[in-house]
Order: sequence, then structure tokens, then C-alpha cells
Amino acid sequence: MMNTNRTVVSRRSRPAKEPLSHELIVQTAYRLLKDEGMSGMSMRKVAKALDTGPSSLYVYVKNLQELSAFVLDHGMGELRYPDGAGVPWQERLFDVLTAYLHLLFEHPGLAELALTTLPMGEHSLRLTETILSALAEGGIRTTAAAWGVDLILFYVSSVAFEHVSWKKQGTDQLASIKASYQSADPARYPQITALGETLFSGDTSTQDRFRWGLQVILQGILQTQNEKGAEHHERQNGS
Amino acid sequence: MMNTNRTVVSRRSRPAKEPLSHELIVQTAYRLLKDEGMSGMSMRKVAKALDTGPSSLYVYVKNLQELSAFVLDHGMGELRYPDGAGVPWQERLFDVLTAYLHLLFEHPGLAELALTTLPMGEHSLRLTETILSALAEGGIRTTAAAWGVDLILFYVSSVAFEHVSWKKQGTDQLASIKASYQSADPARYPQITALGETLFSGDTSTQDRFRWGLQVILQGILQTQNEKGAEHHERQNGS
DNA sequence: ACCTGAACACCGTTCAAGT
DNA sequence: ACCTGAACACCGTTCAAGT
Repeated sequence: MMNTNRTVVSRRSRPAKEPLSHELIVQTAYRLLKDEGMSGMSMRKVAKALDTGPSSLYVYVKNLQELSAFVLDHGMGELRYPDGAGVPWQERLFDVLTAYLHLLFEHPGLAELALTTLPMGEHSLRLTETILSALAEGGIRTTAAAWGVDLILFYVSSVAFEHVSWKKQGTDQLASIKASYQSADPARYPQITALGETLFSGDTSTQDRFRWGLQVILQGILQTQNEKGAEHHERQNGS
Repeated sequence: MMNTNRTVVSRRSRPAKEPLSHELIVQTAYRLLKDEGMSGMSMRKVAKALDTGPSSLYVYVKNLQELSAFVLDHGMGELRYPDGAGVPWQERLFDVLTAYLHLLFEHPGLAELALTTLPMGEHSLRLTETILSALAEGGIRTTAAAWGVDLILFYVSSVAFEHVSWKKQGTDQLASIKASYQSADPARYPQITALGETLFSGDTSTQDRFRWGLQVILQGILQTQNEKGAEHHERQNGS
């Protein structure tokens, strides 16, 4: 009895339950995402991991979509930026994006999020800024730069997502898609038939393919910006 | 009593319930997807629309993912291919992809599916074949063509998906993302600050932007294929 | 071979009630 | 201001039982 009334001591000891907070919720959700993938990050599971009910989360987070946006940004905070001092802009860009790709590879759930969610927070700002500054050094600015960042980030996400899909999707599903391509009527689908195995390089040489795609996008932007970009600009100014 | 035993007549009348079939299930799912979006296409809702229980569907379809793949292909069957006779390959390609983009715009659910699902069926074969043959006419073949189709299709899907997200996402969410970009510390994020409004052209001029991206990809492939492509090939052959 | 009912193990979100 | 319990309206998938 006496002891029961004297639990004041426990005030300074670690409380049985850490109080909730925006940060704690995002961290917990991210841990679940890393450990169990996209389906591990549900409002209910996050709540359970925090030893509370799902409704408690709604004080700190508007809904699952908003939480996802924060978790994605939190994950991007794990990106370690390679030292770009003295490195040419194209290579610098390639290095950062490769690091980002690897981060998404390591955490498949993050790759899924990246494709479908607009991140919210400082870490996505930093990545965008880094890409923009590399592009600017390459002479890519204004509209071309704005659209370029978008295209580039989407490209990285899509490569990561495709890679993850390949691993996750039941082997049967992939086998039957592959089969349908390989048994395509040569008369109706000559190009597909001619390509044969080449069409299924989704699994092989991800590295080469990733590099190729970035090369394509950068070369394309450099080539295009002084045509369409200028044309667009002229139209805007009416000059 | 007598009448009850003589229901043989109804054999030739339309049965109360159409029998299930793979086709019917896919059609029903597609209708739900068109009418109610991605969340309208659940196993349970498809079953209910067919006046049966969800377990009945599993005779014809392995799971939701497989059904999605078939529904996506079914939707691609609505694509009307523009007449490409006498049209230069780049323009032909642009026309087909624009038609595809519009199809995805009309049916937002389809856009969501397109980004996350590998389609299964003849209609996706046809689109791939069409793109490949245009690329081939432009001199783009083998690895560059295979990777190119992939890149192009992903690009179209991503533009459609982004467009859909913009409309669907709560205005609040978008407003706060926009705000975080606009209130970014100019010292730390000079490029972002400099771009200002330009970064948020996601809503404006989708047409220009789409055209720009395709131009970038095609120009990029044309530029890149005789560098990296050849290099890759040499490495493979060890010569 | 196909269909059904019922169950299992989950979801996101809301809301009245408590502190 | 924060937390809780309970409810609402859903999910995908499986499985024994029927025809």
C-alpha cells in the first residue's frame, strides 16, 4: 500500500511507454518498412509496434498517405552523398543516383514507396538540389532542369521498382509473361520475335542498363533543350 | 406441381445467372475499374458484381495480381491505333503514345495499374510491337530497342500516373509540399529557390511536357546507342 | 469441374468517451 | 491535448462441403 503510493521515484526512471510523437511514428513505420516491406507498414502495425491503438496515430499524421510521404523522406535521409569535389558533373550525377538506386535496392519497400509517393521533408529537397546543381553545371537550367529532375528521379525509382517486382512477383507469373512473348506469332509480331531473349534483360546487367538509361536522358536533355526549350520559351514570351 | 417439374422451357431462356468465365471476370473487373477507380476493383467487389462469392473467382484467376495483369491488357485493347501510313517514324511513335496517354487519362485506374503491373495478353504485345517497329525504322535495334521500349512505356505510364495523382491527392497534401519547396532556405537550396514556380509545372502544359520527354528519350537513344550499345556488345563478345 | 459459406487474418478511418 | 475502445465498412485468400 505504502509502496503503491510512493511510485514517484519512477518519474525519473524511463517511462513504461515512450510518449508518441511525429518523429517516433515515422521512425517506427520506417523500421517496419525495412524489415517487412511495404505491407509491413500499416497504420495498425505501426500502432501495435508502439503498443497503442491505430486511432492514436491520427493525432500526429493525417492518414496513411501522409505517413508514407514522411517515411519516404526519412528513408532518403539514409542516403550518403559521395564526395563530388573535382568530379565532372555527369559523373557526379551518376554517382549520387547510383547511391540512391542502391538505397532503394537495399530496402525494397522504399522502392515501392518512391514510385507512388511524393516525399515530404528536407531530405528530398536535398536530393533535388543536388541533381539541379549538377544539371546547372552542365548548362541545363529553367524548364529543362525542372522537368529533367522529375524525369531522372522517376527513372531511378522505376528501375528500382522493376528490380523489386522481378524478385517479388511469383516466378509463375513471370514465366507465363515470358512464355507469351516467346510464343508470339512471328507473322503478327516480327519485331518481338526478332528480339527474342533480348527483351528480357530485366534481370541481367542492371548496372549497364541503369547507366544506359541515364546516359540516354542526359544526352537527350542536352540535345533537346535548345530546340523545344527555346521554342517553348519563345511561345511563352510571345517574342 | 406439374409446372414446377416442367421448367425445361427456361433452358432456352436466358439463365438467371451468366456462368462465370475468365473473360467475364476480366470484363467485370475492368468496368469496375473504369467506374470507381483502382479501389473499385477488388476481388470481393468483382464477385459481388457477378452475384457470387469471392472464392468463386479463384477458379479462373490465380490472385488479384494476375487479375490486374489481365485487366490492364484488356484496357489496352481499347487503344485505337492512329493510321501511320506515310507518317515518319518519330511522329508515328508520338501519335501512338499520345493515344495511349489519353486512354490512361480517361481511365485513371488504368494509369495506376499501368505503373505497377506487367500486363498479360495480346494487347500489350501489339503496343510493344508497334513501338519496336517504329524504333527499327529509326535505326534503333537490339539492346537499344529492347531497353528503349521499356523506358518509353514506363515514361508514358509515369506521366499519366503523376497526372492522376495530382488530381486525386488531397489539395492539402500538395499545398504543403509546394509550401516546403517555396519556403526552402535559399542558402542551402539555391537551385530550388532559383527555379521557384517552374518546379511545379506538374499541373500546367502536360502536352508540352509529354512531348519534351519523348523527344529527350528518342534523341538520347539515337545519340547513345552507337556508344554504349557498341561498347556493351564488344564486351559481351570479348572482341 | 465448378460453386458456395464460412472462416481467418487482416485493412484505414472515425468517434464518443475518458484523462 | 492527447489517448483509448469499440465500431464501421471493408480487404485477399483458403478450405471443407456441396453439386
